[in-house]
Amino acid sequence: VRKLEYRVALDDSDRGALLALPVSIRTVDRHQYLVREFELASHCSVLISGFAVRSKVVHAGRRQILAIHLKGEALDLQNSLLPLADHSVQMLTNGQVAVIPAEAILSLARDRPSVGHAMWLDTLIDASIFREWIANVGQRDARTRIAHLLCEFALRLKLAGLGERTGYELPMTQEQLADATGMTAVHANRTIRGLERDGFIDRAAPRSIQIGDWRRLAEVGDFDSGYLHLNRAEARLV
Amino acid sequence: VRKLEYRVALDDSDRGALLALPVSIRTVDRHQYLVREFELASHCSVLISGFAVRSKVVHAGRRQILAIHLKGEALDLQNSLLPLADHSVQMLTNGQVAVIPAEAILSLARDRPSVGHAMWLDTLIDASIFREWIANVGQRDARTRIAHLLCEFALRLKLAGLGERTGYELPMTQEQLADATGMTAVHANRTIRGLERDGFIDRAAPRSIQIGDWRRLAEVGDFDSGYLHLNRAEARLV
DNA sequence: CGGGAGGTTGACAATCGTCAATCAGAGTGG
DNA sequence: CCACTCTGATTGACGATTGTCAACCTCCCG
Repeated sequence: VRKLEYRVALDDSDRGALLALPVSIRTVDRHQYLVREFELASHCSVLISGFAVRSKVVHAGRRQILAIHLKGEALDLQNSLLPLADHSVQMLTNGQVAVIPAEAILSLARDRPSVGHAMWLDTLIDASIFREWIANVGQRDARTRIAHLLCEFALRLKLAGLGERTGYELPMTQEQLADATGMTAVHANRTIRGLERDGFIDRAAPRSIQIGDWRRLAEVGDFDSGYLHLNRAEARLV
Repeated sequence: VRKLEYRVALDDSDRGALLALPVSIRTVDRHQYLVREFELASHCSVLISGFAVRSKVVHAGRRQILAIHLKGEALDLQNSLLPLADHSVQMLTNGQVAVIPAEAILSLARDRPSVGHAMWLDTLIDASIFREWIANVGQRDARTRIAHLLCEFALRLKLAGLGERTGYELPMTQEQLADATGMTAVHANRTIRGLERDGFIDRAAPRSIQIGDWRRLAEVGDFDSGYLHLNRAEARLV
């Protein structure tokens, strides 16, 4: 499972060091917090199965979802260097995570330049996705925001083997979708229904997204996959 | 100048390696692009003087400012590992940058774990600020967004020796402020005037921000400096 | 069969964007 | 020194988007 850690960077046999990491596998329930904002965090987690989100709450009581994580992704690499958590990490569904002490991550990065390299790259891609999300919630209207997120899901779920570009099971409720796109659940619902009404998506059930014409959805969602920085193998797959 | 590179991490005398980097100092004009979205980038830049912004344009023609950089900050460390630029970097004022080949950065990070460490940390803090900005443009109303940004400026300009927490010269036009907070220039103006009218800030000139009561501005801006991950020395300074 | 979470819809209100006009100040050429 | 021009700031009127409140529905699960 931890193989995915270094999927992009070319590593020799310091895979051994990775596999020798002192991990503990935890089974975690839906809604359970792995890290809480403002708390000290001394561990990093890698998602083995299920879905997780990273979020912040603002003073007005509203919540912003910052990232949605699929199996195989590192959830909080930043805790290896930043002791104070600036956001929460929470499970969206039941699942399993591999918990690794921050010091172990750190010393591994220090002793194995290639691994440090791979983790830095992971952080850089994470940051690129954050940037796209800033643009998404900052400048696009509701329909474009939702369509953009649906496109991102299509590619990432496909890469994780959890769906196809032409359709997938949405791992989130509409309220969570709204929190991710900076709107209210009511408006998210209206927007989704609007996309359905105008033929951009089909939904057999509320959570089942079918994409008839990918190009058309990508266009209305102003979606360009560049910010995901897919490597050649990944780009071929989607 | 490049000392600021490793301000947070404890480095021994691989400062020598840093100083031996093949840099070329460029004088750049206001509005000049250092990197353009969708282009290949083979260099990284560190800002020596002046201000710079990172931005994306969306299909509707609107622009989102993703980050504002002060002297001493690295502008695009991501180009060392991600060849395709996912956003543009542009000067806000005249200034100087140190341009460094991406391979030099990479091999330095590989050969000097402490330096690699410091650059990873820089990326992690960058990402933390991006997350806060997602929450800012996603969940807060116009007044809160502007006040939040003004608070962030107060601390960061103070740390860079360019202002005080009680007042500073705003390095941006209102249109740029609007692009950073996801609103229109007209609305940004109204919001700033509103903050002034209600006594949160004073402005002798349009760009001169005076903060009478920091606590009050921080409260209306829902500002908590945690996301900047200031170290002890920095926290003492502000 | 009851309860609860999530989805859907309508009516209405608040926030924010658009369009357009005006104003102030800096720089420039004559 | 003075028009001239350009950028940026400011304001009003109006319209579009989005939020709020509230009701109801559907489906799953114990």
